[in-house]
Order: sequence, then structure tokens, then C-alpha cells
Amino acid sequence: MNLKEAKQQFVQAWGALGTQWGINKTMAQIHALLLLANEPLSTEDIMEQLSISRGNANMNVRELMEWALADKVFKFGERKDYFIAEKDVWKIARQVAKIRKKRELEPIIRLLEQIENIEGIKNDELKAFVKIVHEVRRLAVNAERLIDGIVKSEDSWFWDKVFKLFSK
Amino acid sequence: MNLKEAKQQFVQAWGALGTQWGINKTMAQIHALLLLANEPLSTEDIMEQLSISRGNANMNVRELMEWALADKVFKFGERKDYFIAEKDVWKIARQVAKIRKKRELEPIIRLLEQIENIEGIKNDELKAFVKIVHEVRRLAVNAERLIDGIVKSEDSWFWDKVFKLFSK
DNA sequence: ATCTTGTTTCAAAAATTATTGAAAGTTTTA
DNA sequence: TAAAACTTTCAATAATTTTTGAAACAAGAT
Repeated sequence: MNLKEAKQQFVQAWGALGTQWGINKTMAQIHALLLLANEPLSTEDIMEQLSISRGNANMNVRELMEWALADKVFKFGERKDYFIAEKDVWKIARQVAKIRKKRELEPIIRLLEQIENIEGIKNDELKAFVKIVHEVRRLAVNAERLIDGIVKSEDSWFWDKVFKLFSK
Repeated sequence: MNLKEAKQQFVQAWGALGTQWGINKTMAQIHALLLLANEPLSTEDIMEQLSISRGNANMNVRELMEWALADKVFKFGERKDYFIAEKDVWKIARQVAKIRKKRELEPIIRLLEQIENIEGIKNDELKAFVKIVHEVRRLAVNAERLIDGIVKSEDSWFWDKVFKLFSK
């Protein structure tokens, strides 16, 4: 396997992983491409390397920027837009956790709070329902705190602590 | 909001959350339904409550059993299959983590190991590539360890430790 | 002012994923 | 052994999501 093949494998794998986690394959692939790139890439570079259309490249690059995983940069004397990605893997992980927390975890916690406060005769059925909802919410709130902690942590500090936690 | 509405909201939300994380909506909804059910549900109960076909219900119930999130139970003197779900939210979380680790994290770690050991002239481009792949793999391996730890942990113990970790 | 270079939009098409429903399969009962 | 009760399978269909590509838009160069 040469370098070019290895890069392709990485990009493919990143795309497949994204798909499994509800992220557009192309978005994940562009991210991988930028992650591996030694210099900023233009829309045309991306189109060419992934064999995708201009519209698709544009749309997914902008989505990556919304996630704050890519940035637009300008090259001196050129009119084209170029793109780069954050290369610090820990920062990427924190950013993804932060965004998904905000978009998915927080809304569901709000919903669980609502439905946990349901009115009605306190019979066994209602009690059992409230119990489950409460437990799910408790897990969600704990996960939220964990993510908040991760977002504020340094890579080495966090994993060192985790390692010690489980090795005692 | 009455109890019935609240249950529906929960089932809907569970389905939506599943979808965002790459899990079939119906599978997630059936899981929610079983989670809230006070007694085992038959395929017909599921079909009726979610307005889905027999084939769909059957397929997704079996998928839930593959994830070890649901079990088949038999009612005395009845020929129908009935289904129940694990109700312990922490056990569910551990199980999902365990399964996704095995299916998605482990394969990608193996791939990263492979492409990290790429041969070639040790120029800057190759060095930069290997560095990124190594860092991604490091994160993945750490995540793997964290999940292994979680899978072995009691709910209260784990969250207590996490809480202390970030409050110091 | 208009040409050139480049970006964005979005309706239509394609690809992917999920669902249906009827036929085939299985097990129990009579 | 045949009918009844129930489950499984899977090709066809439907729904959803992604992608295309051409037109509209924007901004700098001439």
C-alpha cells in the first residue's frame, strides 16, 4: 500500500464511519481530505479528488464550516476560496461532542423534563412511566456534564484521569 | 398532556434520536415502546401501536434482539411470541456502547493500524500523514478503553467518579 | 459597462434506505 | 395428515436523503 492508497482508504473509512453515525458521507470525506491535506484545498481540488459535483462540494464544505471543523482561507493574489481543517484530533472530537450535545442532547433533555412533569392520577402505570423518563433524563444529564467536562479538558489530562479511574 | 400523549412523545423522540445516530427509526420506536410497556407486547401490539406492517415489526424486533436490547418471552397457554426490553437505562447504555464499539470502533482501529504501518520514503508528506493517523488511532484506542471501563462499571460509581473528576 | 472568474442556489434526478404485504415456512392442534 | 395459528422472508414499492448541474448571483479586472 502506497501513500496515495493509504490516504484514499482513510478518506473512505472516514466517510463510512460518518454514515454510520448519521453524518453525510461527503461531508465526512471532505473533512478527511482537509485533515490530510498539507495545504489549503480549493473547491475544485475537492471536486476532483472525491469525484463530486460543484454543488455537492460547496454544500458540504459550508456544512463543515457550520460545525466549525473547516475554515475558509485566502491565498495571496488568488480569487478562489481555499479551505483548511483543524488538525488537532482532540479539538475535533471536542467540537463534534459540543455541537451534537447542543443539537441533540439538550433538546431531548428539555423534552424529557416536560413529559416527566405530566399531570394525572398517580396510579402504577403513571408512576412506572415517570420512573423510566426520569432515569433516561438522569443519564442524559450526566452525559451532558461529561461532555462539558471533556470540552474544557486537555487531551492528556483527560485520558490520564480516565486511565487511572479504571486501573484502580 | 396526558399519559398517552406523553408516551407517544417519548416514542417519537426516541425514534428521531435513533435516526440522527444512524439507527433505524422503527427499531428505536419499538425499543421505546417496549421500554414503556408494563407487560410483554406481541408483534400485533407493536404493529398496531406504531401503525407498521408485520414484516417491518418482525424485522426490527429481531434487530433489537441482535443488539440484546429485547427478549422473546412466552405467555402460558399462548402461541404468540411476546417481547420485552431491558428496563435498566444504564444497562441499555452499556449494551449500546459495547455493540457499537465492536461493530464500528474496533474495525476502524484495525484499519488505522494497517495504514499507519505504510511503507515508503520518509519524506515530510508521509510523516505528516502517519502523524495524523497515529493521533486518530490514539483517540480511538482511548475511547475503546473508556467504553470498556463503562461496560464494567456500576452506574452510580461511574458518574460519581466523573463528577468528582471535573469538580476539582 | 461588461467580461471573466468564481460561488451559491435549488429543482430535478439518482441513490440509498426503509417498508409493505403476500407467499413460503414452521409449529401446534385436531 | 390437514388445518389453523403464527413467523419469516424478500421482491416490489415507497420514502427519504443525497447529488447533480445549470442558472442566478457576486465581485474583481479591463
